[in-house]
Amino acid sequence: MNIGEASARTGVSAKMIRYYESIGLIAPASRTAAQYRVYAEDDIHTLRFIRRARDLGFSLEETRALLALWRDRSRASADVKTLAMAHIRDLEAKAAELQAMADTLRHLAAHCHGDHRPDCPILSDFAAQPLLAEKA
Amino acid sequence: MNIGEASARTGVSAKMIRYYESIGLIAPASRTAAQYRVYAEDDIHTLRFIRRARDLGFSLEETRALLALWRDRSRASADVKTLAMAHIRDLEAKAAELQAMADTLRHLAAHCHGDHRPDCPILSDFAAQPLLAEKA
DNA sequence: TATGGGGTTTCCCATGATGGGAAGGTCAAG
DNA sequence: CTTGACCTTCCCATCATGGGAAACCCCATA
Repeated sequence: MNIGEASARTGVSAKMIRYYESIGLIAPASRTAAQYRVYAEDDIHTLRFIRRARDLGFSLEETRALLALWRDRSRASADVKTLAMAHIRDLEAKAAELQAMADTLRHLAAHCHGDHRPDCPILSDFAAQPLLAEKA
Repeated sequence: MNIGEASARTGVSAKMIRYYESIGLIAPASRTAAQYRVYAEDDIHTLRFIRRARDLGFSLEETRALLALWRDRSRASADVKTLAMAHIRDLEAKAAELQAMADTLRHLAAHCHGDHRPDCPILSDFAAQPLLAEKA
Protein backbone atom coordinates (compact mmCIF):
# COMPACT_ATOMS: atom_id res chain seq x y z
CA MET A 1 0.00 0.00 0.00
CA ASN A 2 1.02 3.62 -0.53
CA ILE A 3 1.99 6.05 2.18
CA GLY A 4 -1.46 7.65 2.16
CA GLU A 5 -3.18 4.43 3.06
CA ALA A 6 -0.55 3.59 5.65
CA SER A 7 -1.15 6.99 7.15
CA ALA A 8 -4.92 6.53 7.22
CA ARG A 9 -4.62 3.12 8.79
CA THR A 10 -2.20 4.18 11.52
CA GLY A 11 -3.06 7.76 12.31
CA VAL A 12 0.51 8.77 11.53
CA SER A 13 0.70 11.54 8.95
CA ALA A 14 2.54 10.85 5.71
CA LYS A 15 4.85 13.68 6.62
CA MET A 16 5.77 11.96 9.87
CA ILE A 17 6.18 8.55 8.29
CA ARG A 18 8.78 10.04 5.95
CA TYR A 19 10.39 11.83 8.84
CA TYR A 20 10.57 8.68 10.95
CA GLU A 21 12.25 6.98 8.05
CA SER A 22 14.71 9.84 7.67
CA ILE A 23 15.83 9.62 11.29
CA GLY A 24 16.08 5.86 11.17
CA LEU A 25 13.20 5.19 13.52
CA ILE A 26 11.68 2.93 10.89
CA ALA A 27 13.47 1.09 8.12
CA PRO A 28 13.45 2.67 4.66
CA ALA A 29 10.32 1.54 2.86
CA SER A 30 10.70 -0.37 -0.35
CA ARG A 31 9.81 1.56 -3.48
CA THR A 32 7.88 1.10 -6.66
CA ALA A 33 9.56 1.81 -9.98
CA ALA A 34 8.26 5.37 -9.65
CA GLN A 35 9.88 5.76 -6.22
CA TYR A 36 6.59 5.54 -4.37
CA ARG A 37 7.03 4.10 -0.89
CA VAL A 38 5.32 0.75 -0.35
CA TYR A 39 4.12 -0.53 3.01
CA ALA A 40 3.10 -3.96 4.23
CA GLU A 41 1.16 -5.14 7.27
CA ASP A 42 4.29 -5.34 9.36
CA ASP A 43 4.96 -1.69 8.74
CA ILE A 44 1.43 -0.87 9.81
CA HIS A 45 2.05 -2.64 13.10
CA THR A 46 5.24 -0.72 13.64
CA LEU A 47 3.60 2.60 12.85
CA ARG A 48 0.74 1.84 15.20
CA PHE A 49 3.25 0.96 17.88
CA ILE A 50 4.95 4.29 17.39
CA ARG A 51 1.67 6.13 17.35
CA ARG A 52 0.67 4.49 20.60
CA ALA A 53 3.97 5.28 22.26
CA ARG A 54 3.70 8.90 21.15
CA ASP A 55 0.13 9.10 22.42
CA LEU A 56 1.41 7.95 25.77
CA GLY A 57 3.93 10.73 25.82
CA PHE A 58 7.13 8.89 24.95
CA SER A 59 9.62 10.95 23.00
CA LEU A 60 10.84 9.64 19.67
CA GLU A 61 14.10 8.55 21.28
CA GLU A 62 12.23 6.70 24.00
CA THR A 63 10.03 5.23 21.32
CA ARG A 64 13.13 4.08 19.51
CA ALA A 65 14.23 2.27 22.66
CA LEU A 66 10.79 0.73 23.09
CA LEU A 67 10.81 -0.47 19.50
CA ALA A 68 14.17 -2.10 20.08
CA LEU A 69 12.85 -3.83 23.17
CA TRP A 70 9.76 -4.88 21.30
CA ARG A 71 11.80 -6.51 18.59
CA ASP A 72 14.24 -8.10 20.99
CA ARG A 73 12.44 -11.21 22.07
CA SER A 74 15.21 -12.05 24.50
CA ARG A 75 14.93 -8.95 26.62
CA ALA A 76 13.51 -9.15 30.12
CA SER A 77 10.13 -7.61 30.82
CA ALA A 78 11.87 -5.85 33.69
CA ASP A 79 13.72 -3.72 31.14
CA VAL A 80 10.46 -2.56 29.67
CA LYS A 81 8.86 -1.99 33.03
CA THR A 82 11.81 0.08 34.23
CA LEU A 83 11.54 2.34 31.22
CA ALA A 84 7.79 2.61 31.62
CA MET A 85 7.95 3.41 35.31
CA ALA A 86 10.51 6.13 34.73
CA HIS A 87 8.25 7.61 32.11
CA ILE A 88 5.27 7.46 34.45
CA ARG A 89 7.23 9.43 36.99
CA ASP A 90 8.09 12.03 34.37
CA LEU A 91 4.49 12.32 33.28
CA GLU A 92 3.19 12.66 36.79
CA ALA A 93 5.83 15.21 37.68
CA LYS A 94 4.87 17.30 34.67
CA ALA A 95 1.19 16.92 35.44
CA ALA A 96 1.78 18.02 39.01
CA GLU A 97 3.80 20.98 37.84
CA LEU A 98 1.06 22.16 35.53
CA GLN A 99 -1.52 21.64 38.21
CA ALA A 100 0.57 23.64 40.64
CA MET A 101 0.68 26.52 38.16
CA ALA A 102 -3.07 26.30 37.77
CA ASP A 103 -3.55 26.26 41.53
CA THR A 104 -1.37 29.31 42.04
CA LEU A 105 -3.19 31.16 39.33
CA ARG A 106 -6.58 30.08 40.59
CA HIS A 107 -5.64 31.37 44.00
CA LEU A 108 -4.69 34.73 42.54
CA ALA A 109 -7.79 34.86 40.39
CA ALA A 110 -9.98 34.17 43.38
CA HIS A 111 -8.95 37.53 44.76
CA CYS A 112 -9.53 39.38 41.53
CA HIS A 113 -12.88 41.10 41.42
CA GLY A 114 -13.22 40.54 37.72
CA ASP A 115 -15.30 43.63 37.21
CA HIS A 116 -14.86 47.02 35.57
CA ARG A 117 -12.36 48.20 38.18
CA PRO A 118 -8.69 48.12 37.25
CA ASP A 119 -7.20 46.70 40.43
CA CYS A 120 -6.14 43.12 39.92
CA PRO A 121 -4.12 41.03 42.34
CA ILE A 122 -3.02 38.75 39.54
CA LEU A 123 -0.97 41.39 37.80
CA SER A 124 0.16 42.91 41.09
CA ASP A 125 1.54 39.57 42.09
CA PHE A 126 3.31 39.17 38.77
CA ALA A 127 4.96 42.52 39.19
CA ALA A 128 5.93 42.02 42.80
CA GLN A 129 7.48 38.58 42.80
CA PRO A 130 11.14 38.97 43.86
CA LEU A 131 12.31 35.74 42.21
CA LEU A 132 11.92 33.08 44.87
CA ALA A 133 8.37 33.50 46.02
CA GLU A 134 7.94 32.32 49.57
CA LYS A 135 4.29 33.13 49.86
CA ALA A 136 3.18 30.72 47.15
CA MET B 1 23.24 48.12 35.34
CA ASN B 2 24.52 45.74 32.68
CA ILE B 3 22.61 42.82 31.23
CA GLY B 4 24.44 40.36 33.45
CA GLU B 5 23.26 41.99 36.62
CA ALA B 6 19.74 42.39 35.23
CA SER B 7 19.79 38.69 34.46
CA ALA B 8 20.99 37.77 37.94
CA ARG B 9 18.37 39.95 39.56
CA THR B 10 15.46 38.64 37.52
CA GLY B 11 16.29 35.05 36.77
CA VAL B 12 15.96 35.77 33.05
CA SER B 13 19.05 34.76 31.10
CA ALA B 14 20.94 37.43 29.20
CA LYS B 15 20.20 35.48 26.07
CA MET B 16 16.50 35.69 26.71
CA ILE B 17 16.57 39.36 27.62
CA ARG B 18 18.11 40.10 24.25
CA TYR B 19 15.59 37.83 22.58
CA TYR B 20 12.66 39.50 24.31
CA GLU B 21 13.97 42.78 23.07
CA SER B 22 14.34 41.46 19.54
CA ILE B 23 10.72 40.34 19.38
CA GLY B 24 9.47 43.56 20.89
CA LEU B 25 8.29 42.06 24.16
CA ILE B 26 10.38 44.62 26.00
CA ALA B 27 11.50 48.01 24.77
CA PRO B 28 15.04 48.31 23.40
CA ALA B 29 17.39 49.01 26.27
CA SER B 30 19.37 52.20 26.21
CA ARG B 31 23.05 51.77 25.47
CA THR B 32 26.38 52.97 26.73
CA ALA B 33 28.85 54.48 24.32
CA ALA B 34 30.23 50.99 23.84
CA GLN B 35 26.80 49.64 22.92
CA TYR B 36 26.35 47.84 26.23
CA ARG B 37 22.71 47.55 27.19
CA VAL B 38 21.78 49.45 30.32
CA TYR B 39 18.89 48.55 32.61
CA ALA B 40 17.09 50.47 35.32
CA GLU B 41 14.79 49.36 38.13
CA ASP B 42 11.74 49.62 35.93
CA ASP B 43 13.23 47.14 33.52
CA ILE B 44 13.90 44.80 36.40
CA HIS B 45 10.23 44.94 37.32
CA THR B 46 9.21 44.18 33.78
CA LEU B 47 11.60 41.28 33.50
CA ARG B 48 10.39 39.84 36.78
CA PHE B 49 6.85 40.18 35.55
CA ILE B 50 7.74 38.24 32.43
CA ARG B 51 9.62 35.64 34.42
CA ARG B 52 6.64 35.15 36.68
CA ALA B 53 4.22 34.84 33.78
CA ARG B 54 6.49 32.29 32.11
CA ASP B 55 6.79 30.35 35.35
CA LEU B 56 3.02 30.19 35.44
CA GLY B 57 2.95 28.70 31.98
CA PHE B 58 1.90 31.69 29.90
CA SER B 59 3.35 31.74 26.41
CA LEU B 60 5.34 34.75 25.31
CA GLU B 61 2.37 36.00 23.31
CA GLU B 62 0.10 35.64 26.31
CA THR B 63 2.74 37.35 28.39
CA ARG B 64 2.77 40.17 25.89
CA ALA B 65 -0.97 40.57 26.37
CA LEU B 66 -0.57 40.48 30.15
CA LEU B 67 2.13 43.13 29.99
CA ALA B 68 -0.17 45.33 27.93
CA LEU B 69 -2.92 44.87 30.49
CA TRP B 70 -0.49 45.56 33.28
CA ARG B 71 0.55 48.84 31.74
CA ASP B 72 -2.97 49.85 30.83
CA ARG B 73 -4.27 51.32 34.04
CA SER B 74 -7.67 51.82 32.51
CA ARG B 75 -8.39 48.21 31.72
CA ALA B 76 -10.96 46.29 33.74
CA SER B 77 -9.80 43.57 36.08
CA ALA B 78 -12.36 41.38 34.32
CA ASP B 79 -10.13 41.42 31.25
CA VAL B 80 -7.25 40.05 33.24
CA LYS B 81 -9.36 37.50 35.01
CA THR B 82 -10.81 36.22 31.73
CA LEU B 83 -7.34 35.66 30.34
CA ALA B 84 -6.20 34.00 33.53
CA MET B 85 -9.19 31.71 33.74
CA ALA B 86 -8.75 30.58 30.17
CA HIS B 87 -5.14 29.81 30.94
CA ILE B 88 -6.10 27.89 34.04
CA ARG B 89 -8.39 25.74 31.94
CA ASP B 90 -5.56 25.09 29.49
CA LEU B 91 -3.18 24.16 32.25
CA GLU B 92 -5.63 21.84 33.91
CA ALA B 93 -6.54 20.21 30.63
CA LYS B 94 -2.88 19.54 29.91
CA ALA B 95 -2.30 18.28 33.43
CA ALA B 96 -5.26 15.92 33.11
CA GLU B 97 -4.01 14.69 29.77
CA LEU B 98 -0.59 13.87 31.17
CA GLN B 99 -2.12 12.21 34.18
CA ALA B 100 -4.35 10.14 31.91
CA MET B 101 -1.28 8.94 30.01
CA ALA B 102 0.38 8.06 33.29
CA ASP B 103 -2.72 6.20 34.46
CA THR B 104 -2.95 4.19 31.27
CA LEU B 105 0.69 3.31 31.46
CA ARG B 106 0.50 2.48 35.13
CA HIS B 107 -2.38 0.15 34.39
CA LEU B 108 -0.35 -1.62 31.73
CA ALA B 109 2.73 -1.76 33.93
CA ALA B 110 0.72 -3.31 36.74
CA HIS B 111 0.26 -6.36 34.56
CA CYS B 112 3.90 -6.58 33.59
CA HIS B 113 5.83 -9.04 35.69
CA GLY B 114 8.98 -7.01 35.49
CA ASP B 115 11.22 -10.02 35.78
CA HIS B 116 13.60 -11.92 33.52
CA ARG B 117 10.84 -13.25 31.30
CA PRO B 118 10.24 -11.50 27.99
CA ASP B 119 6.44 -11.29 27.98
CA CYS B 120 5.28 -7.78 28.62
CA PRO B 121 1.72 -6.51 28.29
CA ILE B 122 2.98 -2.99 27.85
CA LEU B 123 4.60 -3.68 24.51
CA SER B 124 1.85 -6.07 23.49
CA ASP B 125 -0.66 -3.32 24.03
CA PHE B 126 1.42 -0.88 22.02
CA ALA B 127 1.57 -3.29 19.14
CA ALA B 128 -2.09 -4.20 19.23
CA GLN B 129 -3.85 -0.86 19.50
CA PRO B 130 -5.96 -0.46 16.35
CA LEU B 131 -6.09 3.36 16.46
CA LEU B 132 -9.09 4.26 18.56
CA ALA B 133 -8.58 2.30 21.72
CA GLU B 134 -11.88 1.62 23.43
CA LYS B 135 -10.54 -0.42 26.27
CA ALA B 136 -8.39 2.37 27.70
C1' DT C 1 51.27 51.11 30.63
C1' DA C 2 50.44 46.52 29.39
C1' DT C 3 48.12 42.36 30.08
C1' DG C 4 44.64 39.24 31.38
C1' DG C 5 40.19 37.70 32.68
C1' DG C 6 35.57 38.38 32.53
C1' DG C 7 31.78 40.88 30.66
C1' DT C 8 29.39 42.20 26.37
C1' DT C 9 28.10 42.48 21.38
C1' DT C 10 26.15 40.20 17.09
C1' DC C 11 25.45 36.23 14.35
C1' DC C 12 24.52 31.58 13.22
C1' DC C 13 23.03 27.01 14.52
C1' DA C 14 20.57 23.43 17.29
C1' DT C 15 16.85 21.42 19.79
C1' DG C 16 11.80 18.23 19.16
C1' DA C 17 7.97 17.06 16.62
C1' DT C 18 5.21 18.67 13.54
C1' DG C 19 2.93 21.22 9.69
C1' DG C 20 2.77 24.12 5.28
C1' DG C 21 3.70 24.62 0.78
C1' DA C 22 6.07 24.66 -3.81
C1' DA C 23 7.57 22.30 -7.93
C1' DG C 24 7.44 18.37 -10.30
C1' DG C 25 6.43 13.32 -11.38
C1' DT C 26 2.72 9.41 -11.44
C1' DC C 27 -1.39 6.82 -11.52
C1' DA C 28 -6.13 5.66 -12.61
C1' DA C 29 -10.60 6.77 -14.23
C1' DG C 30 -13.16 8.85 -17.67
C1' DC D 1 -5.22 12.03 -23.52
C1' DT D 2 -6.89 14.83 -19.79
C1' DT D 3 -7.93 15.59 -15.11
C1' DG D 4 -7.53 15.22 -10.38
C1' DA D 5 -5.69 12.89 -6.68
C1' DC D 6 -1.74 11.03 -5.22
C1' DC D 7 3.30 10.85 -4.55
C1' DT D 8 8.27 12.73 -4.46
C1' DT D 9 11.95 15.99 -2.52
C1' DC D 10 13.21 20.30 -0.56
C1' DC D 11 12.87 24.34 2.15
C1' DC D 12 10.75 26.99 5.75
C1' DA D 13 8.07 27.83 10.10
C1' DT D 14 6.81 26.96 14.72
C1' DC D 15 8.14 27.78 20.28
C1' DA D 16 11.48 29.11 23.75
C1' DT D 17 15.79 28.35 24.76
C1' DG D 18 20.81 27.34 24.78
C1' DG D 19 25.63 26.91 22.62
C1' DG D 20 29.34 28.85 20.67
C1' DA D 21 32.43 31.84 17.75
C1' DA D 22 34.65 36.20 16.80
C1' DA D 23 35.14 40.54 18.13
C1' DC D 24 35.09 44.18 21.36
C1' DC D 25 35.10 46.46 26.12
C1' DC D 26 36.19 47.32 30.99
C1' DC D 27 38.78 47.15 35.11
C1' DA D 28 42.29 45.65 38.22
C1' DT D 29 46.70 44.22 38.98
C1' DA D 30 51.57 43.54 37.88
